[in-house]
Parts: sequence; structure tokens; C-alpha cells
Amino acid sequence: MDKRTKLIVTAKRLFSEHGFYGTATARIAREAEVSNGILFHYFPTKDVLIKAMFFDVKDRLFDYSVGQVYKGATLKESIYTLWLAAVEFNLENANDFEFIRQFETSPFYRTETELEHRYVQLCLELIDKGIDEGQFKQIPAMLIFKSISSQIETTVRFLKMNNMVLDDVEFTHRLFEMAWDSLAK
Amino acid sequence: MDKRTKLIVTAKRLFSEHGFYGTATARIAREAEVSNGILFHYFPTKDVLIKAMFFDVKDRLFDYSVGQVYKGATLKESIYTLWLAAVEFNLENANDFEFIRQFETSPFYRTETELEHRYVQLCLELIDKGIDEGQFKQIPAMLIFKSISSQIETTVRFLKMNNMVLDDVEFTHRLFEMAWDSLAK
DNA sequence: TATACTATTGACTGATTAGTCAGTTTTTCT
DNA sequence: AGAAAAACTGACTAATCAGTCAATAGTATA
Repeated sequence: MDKRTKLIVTAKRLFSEHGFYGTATARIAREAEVSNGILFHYFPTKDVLIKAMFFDVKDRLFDYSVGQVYKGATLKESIYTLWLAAVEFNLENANDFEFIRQFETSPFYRTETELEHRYVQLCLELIDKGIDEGQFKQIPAMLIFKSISSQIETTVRFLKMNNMVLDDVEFTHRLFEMAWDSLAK
Repeated sequence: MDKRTKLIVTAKRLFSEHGFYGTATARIAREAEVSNGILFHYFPTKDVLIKAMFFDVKDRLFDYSVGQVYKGATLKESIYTLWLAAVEFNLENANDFEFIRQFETSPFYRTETELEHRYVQLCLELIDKGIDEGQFKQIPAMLIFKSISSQIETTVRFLKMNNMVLDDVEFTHRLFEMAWDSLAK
């Protein structure tokens, strides 16, 4: 693993444990086993590091999710696939999950930034389709997207807090129906 | 306004604008027009100040909401009243809203703390009743509570971002149905 | 009035931190 | 090989910040 990647991985772990401000850059470098200077060689400021990490996570979530959506699927099947992939990804990548949670309520976060990402664009397209076809409620697509995202976050947080895994298919479906019913007409 | 209250109000504004760590205690004192020392007289540490603010907000939300729920109401009416009160409260008290959002994703936050509050207890009782009576989905009450809370947060954030107010009753109902449908059987 | 307690001040401090920099090593290209 | 560029080091610094403290003002009580 090159030093830049080492820094991102270590920073994500430390940030998710101690928060952005609770983690000194010197500590990130030390635990990544690189020099202090090299951190600022790759990321001129701490802010740049944090933003780079955000895109790193979204990219990986995109790669993980999108391959799973197959062409002939119905709208509900596609949404289910994306929902399940997001839940799984967040359960499996605890540090990414915690990092994003913190990032989105921090002063670093801007909606415009998120909109640029192809993952969000893909989701919005699907939702727009659902609204046009009359399958979804007449609610702004962005609000539906945000609502489902926050429900996914809540679900993951709940499962983790109770040390649960998604091994019960029937229960998993019941969880998904919560999200689906909130947007379906 | 006494100095203790002045400090809480000023801190809430600064925290909501710049975050917990982006706001120095010295600045809180300065903008509250009190001395630096008096802050630590009332709140021995910054953490104590932050936790005191959390309870201050929850208390006020409780007072605002609970009076509006009337005795003979159906379950759906009660939930609607609480939902609308929470949305209104958060729209009207922007600094409280931003503060709570940050608090809940910060290292200060513990679920146990929240559980102690009578506002949360009231909501959980209502949800339990809904599950027992078969009106709600068979999902853990705490998950339902968290899910609705996060939907309220999302809704408020969306309305604010688009400079909208809840003057259209029909639209308001449509927003509520999103939340209701996700928990109703 | 005297005593005790609480409220208040603001200068100060020890610790921490983001970011710098002068110099060294490694890699890349001709 | 040799020059140029990129990767890398770690000691250093200027600034910041939470919390202290000794002293003063105000208030309540006996």
C-alpha cells in the first residue's frame, strides 16, 4: 500500500473513532508509519484530506452497488438492490460509515459537492422515473433520495448497536418495506 | 437575560455556525458579553456546556409538542401532531436544530442519555401501542422512532434549503404520509 | 454592621496543533 | 552516468485554546 493510501485508511479509522478535530494530523502520520511532512505533501491542508476521503468512499460505494443492478429489473427490484447494497456496504465498512456520517453534519459538507457524484445522479434518475410513471408519491425527487438515505443510515446504526446481521431474509424485507412504503404511491 | 442563559444562547448560535470545535470558549464569552471566567463558573468544562444545551433543547421541544396532543385523538392523529410539532419547532428554532444535528453525530452523544428524556419515552409508548394494536409494522419500536426522527430531520433540512414554509396543507399532509406509510401496516 | 457566600473579572499558562522548511533519498528520464 | 524531478524526513514554529486563579464586587443572612 502506498503512503497516500495508508494515510487515507489510517485517517478514516482515527476520524471515525475520535472525530475530525479529535485527531491530530501528526497522529495520523505516526499511526500510518510515515513522516509528518508527507501528509502535507499529498494533502496541502487537513480539509483537503477530509474532502479526498469523502470522494474515496462514494467511489467505492458506487462500484459496489451499480454492478448489482441488472438491466431487466423492475423499478422496485432496482431500488431494493441499491438499498441492500448500501446497507451491506455500510455494515461491512464501519469506518467509511462513521466517516460519512460525521462529514455530512460537518462544516465541510456542501450539497453541491454531493450532487456532482455519479452515484447520487444514478439514484435521482431512478426516482424521477418512478415519479413520472406514477409509482412514487408526488414529492420532490431530492427529498425522496435524502429520506431513503437517512432511513438506510438509521437502519445500519440500529443493526450495529444491537449487534445484528442481515441473515434473516424475511426481516430484511420488512426493513426494506419501511423505506419502500414511504415513497410508493 | 442572566449570564448563564446568555451563554447558552450565544453558544448555540456559534456552535450551529462553526461547530463545537470551530468555536472557542473565549469567543462564546466575548460575544455573550461576559467574562471568560464566568463561563467556567457555570460550566466547569466545555463538555458540560454542550450537554446542558442538549437537555435545554429537548425540554423545550417537549413543552412545545406535548400540550398539542389531545386526549381523545386517534393514534394517527397523535403521531401527526407530534410529527408536525417537531417539524415546526425545528423550522422556527434554526440554531437548536443545527445544534442537535451536530450533537447527535458527535462523540458527546450516547443513546442512554437520550433514553432518559421524557420526550423520547412518550414517543416510544405511542409506538409500542401502535405495534401492539397491529396498526404498525412488526419492527422494533426504537427503530421506528429513529426512522421517523431522521425523516423529520431530512424534511426540515429540505424545506430550509429550498426556503419553503409549511403553508400548503395538502403538501404538508403528503410529507407526513411519507413518514406514516413507512411505519403503518 | 460583620460574616459568609456567590457572582464576576481578565490576565495568564501549559499543552496541543496545523502547517513549514531546509535538507536527504529515491525515482525517472535522457 | 548524470541531471532533474518527485518522494520523503523530522525538527521546528507561530498560533490557538481550554481551563486556572487571585482578586474584586455584590448580596444575603444573622
